[in-house]
Amino acid sequence: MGRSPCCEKAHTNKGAWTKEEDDRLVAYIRAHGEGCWRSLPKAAGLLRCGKSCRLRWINYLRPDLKRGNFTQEEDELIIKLHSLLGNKWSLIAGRLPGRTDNEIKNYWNTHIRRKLLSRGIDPATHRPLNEPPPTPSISFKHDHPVVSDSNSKSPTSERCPDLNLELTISPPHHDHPLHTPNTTAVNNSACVVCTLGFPDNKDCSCANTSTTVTRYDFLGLKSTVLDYRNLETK
DNA sequence: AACTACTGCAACCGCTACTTG
DNA sequence: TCAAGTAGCGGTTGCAGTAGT
Repeated sequence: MGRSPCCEKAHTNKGAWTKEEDDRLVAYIRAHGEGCWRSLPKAAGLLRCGKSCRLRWINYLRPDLKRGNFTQEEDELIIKLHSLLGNKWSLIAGRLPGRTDNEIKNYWNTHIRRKLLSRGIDPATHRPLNEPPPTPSISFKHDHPVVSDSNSKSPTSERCPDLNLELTISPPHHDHPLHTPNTTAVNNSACVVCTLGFPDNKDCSCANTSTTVTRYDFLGLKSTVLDYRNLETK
C-alpha cells in the first residue's frame, strides 16, 4: 500500500489567504525551510492543503519575489522564450529571476497575447495571423522519421492524412542558419534546455537520448531545432 | 449613485512523472 | 513489480477592483 492522503479536504480552508495564515506559513518556512508540503500544514497549524501552502509560498510569499510591473526587457524575453518553449511557464520563469510561473502565465494571457495580436502575430505560433499554420509531415525515407515544416503535399502526408502533430515550438523556418547547420548527435552539442541555461533539467535531452539537433541563432537566442521525439504534443 | 461589463490576478483543479512502501 | 501518494505543472475559474454608461 502507499501512503496516507495528503490532506483531509473536509477540514481544509479554501479561497483567499488571511494575513494570519500567511504569517504562520512564512514563520514555519523560515524556521524549518521549504519541503515536505504534506506535513507542513499540520506542523504549521494551518487548515490548508499542502498543495495550497506550496502555491501560496511560491507565488506570493517567497522573499525573493520581484513584485510590480514587468519591464520591456522582461516582456521581450518572455516572448522569445515562449516562441521557443511554448507554454512551459516554469522553464520561462526560470530565466526571469523573481518571477513565478503563475505570474508569467497570467501576464502572458492578459497582456502579451493582446500585444502580439495587435501586432498581427498569432501568440500561439508566433507567426503572422494571416499566414496559414505549417502542416508538419513526417518522412520515413531515413532511419528515423523526419518532421518537415511544409505546406506542400508529401507522399507521407497522403499516406497518413490524419497525422497532425501540431508541432509549434521550433523557430520559424530558416534556409540559412546563422551558424553552420551543425546537425550532430546531442552528445556533442547542447540541447535546447541546456542552451537556455537549464542543465540537469528533466526536459534536458542531452543525457538520455540520441536526438539530433540543429542550432540557430533565433531572435538573438542560441536556439535549437529539436528532433520530433523531444517535442511534447500536449 | 447604481448598475453592468471588463480586467487582472490569486487560487483551485486535474493531470502527469516520479517516489515510496 | 505495482498500487498509491507526492510534487509540480499548466489550464481554468472566481472574485475584487475599475471603467464605462
